[in-house]
Amino acid sequence: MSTTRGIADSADLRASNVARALSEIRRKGGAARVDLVEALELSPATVSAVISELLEADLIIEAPATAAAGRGRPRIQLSLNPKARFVAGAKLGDDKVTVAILDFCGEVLSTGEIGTDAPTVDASTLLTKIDIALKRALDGAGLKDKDIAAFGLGVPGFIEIESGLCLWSPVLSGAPIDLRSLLARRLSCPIFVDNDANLATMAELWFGYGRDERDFLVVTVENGVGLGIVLDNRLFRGARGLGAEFGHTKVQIDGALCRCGQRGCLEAYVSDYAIAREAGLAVEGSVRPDEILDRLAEQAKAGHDVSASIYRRAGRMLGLGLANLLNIFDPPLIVLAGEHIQNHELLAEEIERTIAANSLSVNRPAARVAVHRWGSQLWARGAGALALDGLMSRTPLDQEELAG
Amino acid sequence: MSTTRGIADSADLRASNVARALSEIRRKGGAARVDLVEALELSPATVSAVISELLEADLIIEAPATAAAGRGRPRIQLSLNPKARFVAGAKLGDDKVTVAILDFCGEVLSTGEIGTDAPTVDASTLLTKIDIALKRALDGAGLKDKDIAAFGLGVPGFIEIESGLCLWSPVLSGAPIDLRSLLARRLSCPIFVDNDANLATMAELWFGYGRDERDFLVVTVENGVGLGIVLDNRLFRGARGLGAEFGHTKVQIDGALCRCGQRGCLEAYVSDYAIAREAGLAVEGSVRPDEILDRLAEQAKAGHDVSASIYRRAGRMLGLGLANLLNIFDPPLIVLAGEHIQNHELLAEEIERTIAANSLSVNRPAARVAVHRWGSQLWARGAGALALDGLMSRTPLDQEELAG
DNA sequence: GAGATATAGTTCTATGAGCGAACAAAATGC
DNA sequence: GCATTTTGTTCGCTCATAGAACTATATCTC
Repeated sequence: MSTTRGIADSADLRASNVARALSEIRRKGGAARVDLVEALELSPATVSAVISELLEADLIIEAPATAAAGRGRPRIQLSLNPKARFVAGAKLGDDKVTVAILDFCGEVLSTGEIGTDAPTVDASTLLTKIDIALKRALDGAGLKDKDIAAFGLGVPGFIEIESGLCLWSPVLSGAPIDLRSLLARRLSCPIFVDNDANLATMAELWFGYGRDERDFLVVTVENGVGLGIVLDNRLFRGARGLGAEFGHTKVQIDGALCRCGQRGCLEAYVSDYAIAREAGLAVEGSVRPDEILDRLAEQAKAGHDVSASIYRRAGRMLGLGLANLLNIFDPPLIVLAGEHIQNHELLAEEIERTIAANSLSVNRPAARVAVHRWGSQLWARGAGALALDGLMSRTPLDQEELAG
Repeated sequence: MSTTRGIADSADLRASNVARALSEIRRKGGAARVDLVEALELSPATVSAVISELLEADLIIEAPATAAAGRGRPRIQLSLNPKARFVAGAKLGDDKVTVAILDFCGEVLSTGEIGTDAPTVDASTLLTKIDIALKRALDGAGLKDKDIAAFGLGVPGFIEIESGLCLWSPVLSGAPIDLRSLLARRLSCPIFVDNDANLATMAELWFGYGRDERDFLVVTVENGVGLGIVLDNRLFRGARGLGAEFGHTKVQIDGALCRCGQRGCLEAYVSDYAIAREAGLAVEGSVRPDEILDRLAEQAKAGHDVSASIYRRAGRMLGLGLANLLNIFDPPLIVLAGEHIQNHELLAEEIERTIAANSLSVNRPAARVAVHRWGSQLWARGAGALALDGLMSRTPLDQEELAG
């Protein structure tokens, strides 16, 4: 085992600088060569060489002469070439599979969806569903299988990143399943599989708050509660390659029963199913399960106290969990993401209060808590970001290495 | 701001390889050139050059011909030159200042101590006390001020690593105090200041479990509860350069009052002062404060149920906190460190039970929980490790850069 | 409008890092 | 005593970076 994944060879050095340049252009949404000289701490000569390689490979393009700001030769703006590569991202949700096709800039070109018709799916059904959704998305974008340079898949549950193995998932039966090998039967491009919380995090890193912050946390609240950790602009996936299991950290000793079988898990208070579980007592009449959350929110907003108390408790527990994260990581930002976070205003006050009462903050601004509503298409975009990240991060010019 | 702290220059490349070689020799406690070829993934030619620079600088020495193992030319064992540098480490504890002098290998040559005679000290007193303890330690080792190549100081509380600023400490009055500048008046070598939990972590990284694990956590239990996080062989100090405030993560909503003013902090259940607080009700007769913990432990071991229940609750809360850490970081190892961890057997069973009941573990061995008893000299050694780390980590050959 | 000035980017050359290959060193095996 | 094996060094090549001189392209000034 090597001490630290380092740069040894001088060819690695160039590859690393090419990757850094590409990454910087992406993060800033475009940059001139001078900007890179500054940002990467390289000489103009080197940047020139690095950029000409990227131009040669058609990964970036020169902008057609920007309006000159001041004196001197105007800077030539460089930006990613959107048509350089296309990737696909898929998200396996509770009731459907969504696939998105992204261009090299991360713009969504098209999406495709199909319902799963059952609470859990098995491996072969999953493959079929992905196949259908992918076909729809490809048709929408006017692309073929072979145009896809990388594929990202997000699944809730425990995923071993290195191997692409799903150890357990609430929506997959028959685990452990080797998802990477499964997909490799269908696609010949590199395949990246990850926990869904990490998708959201990757998307924030690429398209959202991550462009401004080098360290932040993403907490996803859906049927499960997930955590993505970004340290030094990189996604941290737990010491042993599993994601962080924030949803099962305990906020109450011997507390509410969680679907994992333990008690007092954060998830057992704030996830969609936990709220729906309590909602049964608050919502009048027999309501379809997928409507119950909406009705509950309605009632709470209208001032119905029992309904509001459900959100208050959830907000309090989530706030406590967040306060604990703040104490451990001290990040400048936490992003809350999820579909039902639309009802965030019902939680917000209690979250804020609980954080304030339970986190230490010495001599520095308190962490910002931002809220991001996430629909299934955004999840799929996150999966695409995962694929793009895989393509760009290490050796953007020699992608043959990745394949297989 | 640069994208990632990377290697740009080819001179950086050499510096990095020199540092990597030195670090590998240290971690393995000695290595031959072939070993480094393997471990660092460099060519024999490069290793040869790198090692000759280190030999030239007298930082390492060649062992006088080891017993040949098999056929072929016997490998020349390389090891750190203990006399290459000397560093000092100081720990400010509850009631005393301890200083240790370490050689380049991290061996303790001598120590010096002096009591602080008061619950808190101010800046100038601290400087005086350190001065006295340092003088004693230097005398013991037969060294002078100018022989010290780096100084590490550990203080409980909130320390801003980059600046060396103490924002708050339970044992220092008059915060914020610029500890680095303060010490710079006395010593002209590079000075590193850190949270005491990070000292313990650094020491584990250098002398303890860190030699075998690239990822682990250290939880220190004393008057405060601290956390050190090692990811990829490096100490992580929180996104904003403060240590992790594990002691103030909440294990009980609206729980026991903590000296930070909040409620339900882990520290309020398991720290020495929390146990002593409850011990007042369990220990008969009026007992001197520093004896109360010993008496309590005695009674608990003898089967006194009220005493035992104090430890049971502490163990339970600590277990819950540890389970949360396991869920978030998924490390293969957690080290518990502290002076009164000597009573660990009173906590162990409850800790183990609570961890088992509250952490998720899928398809992999459960994390090991190891216990390390830490006296004040070990703390000081940790501070020395901090200084050594500062000397070696970046550019071991050009240490002029660090000074000032 | 022409030259001065300022900024961006390129080209050329020197330095130096790492690698591969040939080589030297130092042991064991037969 | 010579082949074999393993370790470490030296030499020549390639390639990446930096610095400096240079080119390109704008605005400013008079």
